[in-house]
Amino acid sequence: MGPKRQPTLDEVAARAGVSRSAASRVINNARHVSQAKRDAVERAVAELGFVPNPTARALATQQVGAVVLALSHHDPAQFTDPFFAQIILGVNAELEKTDLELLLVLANTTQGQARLQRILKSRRADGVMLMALRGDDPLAALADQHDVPVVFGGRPLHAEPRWYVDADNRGGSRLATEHLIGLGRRHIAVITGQMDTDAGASRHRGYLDAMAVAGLSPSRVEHGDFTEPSGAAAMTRLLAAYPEVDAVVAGSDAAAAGALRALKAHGRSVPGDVAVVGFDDLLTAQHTDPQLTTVHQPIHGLGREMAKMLLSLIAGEEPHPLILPTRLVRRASA
Amino acid sequence: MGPKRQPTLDEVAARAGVSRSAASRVINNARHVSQAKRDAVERAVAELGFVPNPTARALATQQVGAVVLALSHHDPAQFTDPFFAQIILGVNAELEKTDLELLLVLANTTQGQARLQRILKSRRADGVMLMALRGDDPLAALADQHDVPVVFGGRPLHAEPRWYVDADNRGGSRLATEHLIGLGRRHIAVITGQMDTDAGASRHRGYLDAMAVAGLSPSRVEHGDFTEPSGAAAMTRLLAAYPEVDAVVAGSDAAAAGALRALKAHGRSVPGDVAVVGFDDLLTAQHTDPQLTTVHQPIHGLGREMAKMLLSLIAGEEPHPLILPTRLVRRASA
DNA sequence: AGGGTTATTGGAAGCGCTCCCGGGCCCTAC
DNA sequence: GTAGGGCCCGGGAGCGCTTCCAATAACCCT
Repeated sequence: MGPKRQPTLDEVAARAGVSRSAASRVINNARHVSQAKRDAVERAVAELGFVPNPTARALATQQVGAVVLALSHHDPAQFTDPFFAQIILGVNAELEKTDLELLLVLANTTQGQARLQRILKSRRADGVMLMALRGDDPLAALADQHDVPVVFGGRPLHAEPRWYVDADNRGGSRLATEHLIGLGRRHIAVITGQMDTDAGASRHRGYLDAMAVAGLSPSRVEHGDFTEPSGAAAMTRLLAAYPEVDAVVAGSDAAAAGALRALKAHGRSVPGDVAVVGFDDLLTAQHTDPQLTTVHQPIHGLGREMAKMLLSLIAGEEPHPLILPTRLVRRASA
Repeated sequence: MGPKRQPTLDEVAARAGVSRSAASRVINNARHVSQAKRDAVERAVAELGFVPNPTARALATQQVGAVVLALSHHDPAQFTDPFFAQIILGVNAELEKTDLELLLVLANTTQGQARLQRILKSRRADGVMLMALRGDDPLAALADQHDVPVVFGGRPLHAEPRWYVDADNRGGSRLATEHLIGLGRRHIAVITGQMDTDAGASRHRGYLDAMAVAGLSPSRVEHGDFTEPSGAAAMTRLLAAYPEVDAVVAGSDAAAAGALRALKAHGRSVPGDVAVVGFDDLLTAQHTDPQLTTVHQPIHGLGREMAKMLLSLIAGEEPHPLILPTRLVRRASA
């Protein structure tokens, strides 16, 4: 094992022959220190390998130096979706510019939610990013209960939080549907994501928008939960109940992949018999056969913007909610 | 916003009419407190909604109440692999039983590594779990540099850390290869994962083991990096350089999926022309066409065991390194 | 030259908690 | 009756840092 004990600021000060206050000013890069003392302290810091103790600093400044990313997913399988990995990557990218640490809280269980509450209540973090809320999520009220900035990733179903960043789900889904209509498809079904989710509901609404504008009656809706198996199951139900289906807009790439699988199992060709569009534009959309036409949403950017927004809140600014654009990516499946 | 300031232990003590020491004893559930005072304090705690300040506690006890999970992956795409999500899930499951928080550090960039160093040096965490080391990873020496317990997930390439948990990569890969041999395949190629990784190298070695035992000469090796595209590319090279190939053992499920894709593109049937086995047994192994025969490794368990081991280290015990068993899961691709 | 800024400095008071210690107290054993 | 040995209990000294403050020192202007 290495050094048993880290040097303290007092030791640095002693070695540099200055007061602790002066040493503190130097390491915080504050004013009112002569160049001579500054040099002396910096030398001592280097010689001793001093690193300020964040705990002590946190206690004194009332700033923890950490933020939490709370993910309120439905089940383990969902967390496994690369979507979350991308979010984490985005958040991390932004946080790397600062010296805030990232606390990860999986708030899907009651236990996890309690933990999040505790963290906020005891001010163990300077801010929170909250993702993927279910409609009834008790966490939605979090923002008001504690004196800690909270930014939402995606909106909760029945609330408009003060600060959030979201993708243009409705617009993207509308784009996708319009594309199918433009292709001449008329029996366009939809496989939704979880409808107790704003993303799920909004994407469905986007589909309805496009159908209404085109004067088509919404054909058929099957509910899924964004996952591959749910997409496959929904597609199977769809084929049974609505065999003339010639296009489907899925709530996610995973669901679309599931639909592809089910279509193949039933001997329908894609896009020949049935055109399919996904949503997300994950890497996996390029690994399906055929490659997936899908709605691109900037997931990494979503994570980044959440972090940015939180940082600016912590800095005392007043950022505005943000809706990131989505766009259609044309590939082979539609 | 909610309550501006949390009550302190002093206020609790005052309200309960006891000394701060007594109040502290109560909330720490320590001895030497009369039932009367205990009740009084507990009432005050409830009324005030007191939650002890972890920062102050950490400063006093020299225990932070947090551990870090550091992921040293190669690139963003790799982090996106559900493998990591599973690890996180496993770690989290174990941590949920305690009141330790999870600090997530993406240590793939120089910046991330520096951050990890800083965290350790300033004792911002009580322990570290370190995953997925490249061969040359400077982080491998971490364990010796600081007075903080470190457990490795997977072994670094040229070192045997004091504490680690790993899957039986070599054994699993051998199993897979033996299975192919048992199927009567004789032109068995391998698509490796990153060879500067113990997992990559060990899986390759397992393949060699099986080939040697069967008296077969290792046919052909193409190097990949565990990812889907790398698997597809490797398979394409393989088909060109070694057209008689009738089986391939891939370094991961993703690579196997890529191989499947390439095979299909070249008009080879699976498993008819070429049998394919993967490694990992992710959910996605069931979503390929055909479903993937693969080596199951308990990823979630790996995360759990890492956390367990770290907890026991923190508790001052001396756990032993752990190698988790792998097993072959037979599906359609081989 | 004198009054008024403005820089620098170290002392000391916290931040909110833990935990050692010594003083009461009561009970038991001799 | 009294010396020990538990239990309770509160005082107080930290944990390592920031930051306010009062005291000097240096400097500017007219």
